[in-house]
Amino acid sequence: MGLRETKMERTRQLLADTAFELFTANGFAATTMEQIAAAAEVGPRTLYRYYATKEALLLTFVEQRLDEALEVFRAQPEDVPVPRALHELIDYVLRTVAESGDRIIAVYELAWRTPSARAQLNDKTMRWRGELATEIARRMGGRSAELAATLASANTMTVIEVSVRTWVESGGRSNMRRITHRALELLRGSGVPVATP
Amino acid sequence: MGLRETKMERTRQLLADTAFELFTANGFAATTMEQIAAAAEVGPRTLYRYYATKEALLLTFVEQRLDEALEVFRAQPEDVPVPRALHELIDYVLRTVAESGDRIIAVYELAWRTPSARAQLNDKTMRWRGELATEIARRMGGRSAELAATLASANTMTVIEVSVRTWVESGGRSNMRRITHRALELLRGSGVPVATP
DNA sequence: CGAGAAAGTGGCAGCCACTGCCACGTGACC
DNA sequence: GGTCACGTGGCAGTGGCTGCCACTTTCTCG
Repeated sequence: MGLRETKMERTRQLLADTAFELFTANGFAATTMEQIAAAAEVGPRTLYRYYATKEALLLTFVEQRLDEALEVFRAQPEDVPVPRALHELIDYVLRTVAESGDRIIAVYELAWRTPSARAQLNDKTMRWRGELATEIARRMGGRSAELAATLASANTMTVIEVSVRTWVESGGRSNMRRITHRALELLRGSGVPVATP
Repeated sequence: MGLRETKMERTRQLLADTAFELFTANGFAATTMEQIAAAAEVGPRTLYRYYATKEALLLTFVEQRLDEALEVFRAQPEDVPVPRALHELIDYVLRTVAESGDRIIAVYELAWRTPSARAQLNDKTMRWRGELATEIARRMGGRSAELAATLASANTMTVIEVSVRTWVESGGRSNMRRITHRALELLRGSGVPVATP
């Protein structure tokens, strides 16, 4: 990696961290892009080259964790069965979320309070779910697996979502894994009602 | 309903319709709020009182259909079992989507192409899913039902989403219900992989 | 190693979504 | 029919975001 790339990576990180501090201190809406740029000692125009929107600046942290989790899934050997690989994925997410602690909580709370940020978070979530679905489909093999894969990834995402949400709402004090286990049991057994004519 | 309310309702509809025509004719980004206001013969300030954001102007059509569907679910007698009520809900959505035809297709295609609109659509979808979940939980009774209800509503929404998406992508020519049936069969049987340690 | 190519930075002008404020006019209610 | 409430719309202003262009820094290749 050249000097150029290294510097840019550092700037990128610095911008996100600076923004995060200003957001938590003054609120998302009350913080202007100009302020963030000034605090990080770059021109506003440069800030926009790193992060296309203000929301991206807040959500990049969550996005990185999500992408890592997908990478963990992809890294599973091909002979690992899908349910096992999914478990590994969920496990990774819960672990990193717990480790990130306060920052995750702060980001989520800011995002949920801010319509535009929440919308972009949901959008990222949905896209991520789609990527996971194609990955599951590939492992399951065959065209006809696409539908099952979509449903599987939706379930997985919902399990993660509900676990993280209750955890964040408890301020990081509740046991995230208890919810996850109960949810997975419901899905494995027939505890979830399905539309029937 | 007084004259005042009637007029406002008409204006509200007129604004959405006018906006829709301009969006399809010139594209979402290329249409300004000022243009919409002018075409509908109201002041820009008034337009903003009816629709807080430009995206809302595009998505109000979808949102109305979604709200109606939720109303259909709520209208089911209390003794109707949840799976049956869910089926009624899905059925209503598929029916109205098919009836709305071109307009639904146009709205979806515009929204998917436009990051901000797609994000707000996803956000609305997620919120709607939450409302459905609390409604299901209420019918299932008991606090412990909340988790199962969340998973059930997520499944329901996914089934709807995937059906509508493939339908829209085929330009309204494919059979929406075939996908729906296959998805529900997968969910009823154990065709969907679930995370297992 | 040095010159030219390639790529990142930042300032300026400008568009447009969106808001607060206030004056005006139109339906509502007694 | 008067007054009161409320919807309308104009104006000024903020701030997110972009295109353009000149400047600087890093890379690359002879």
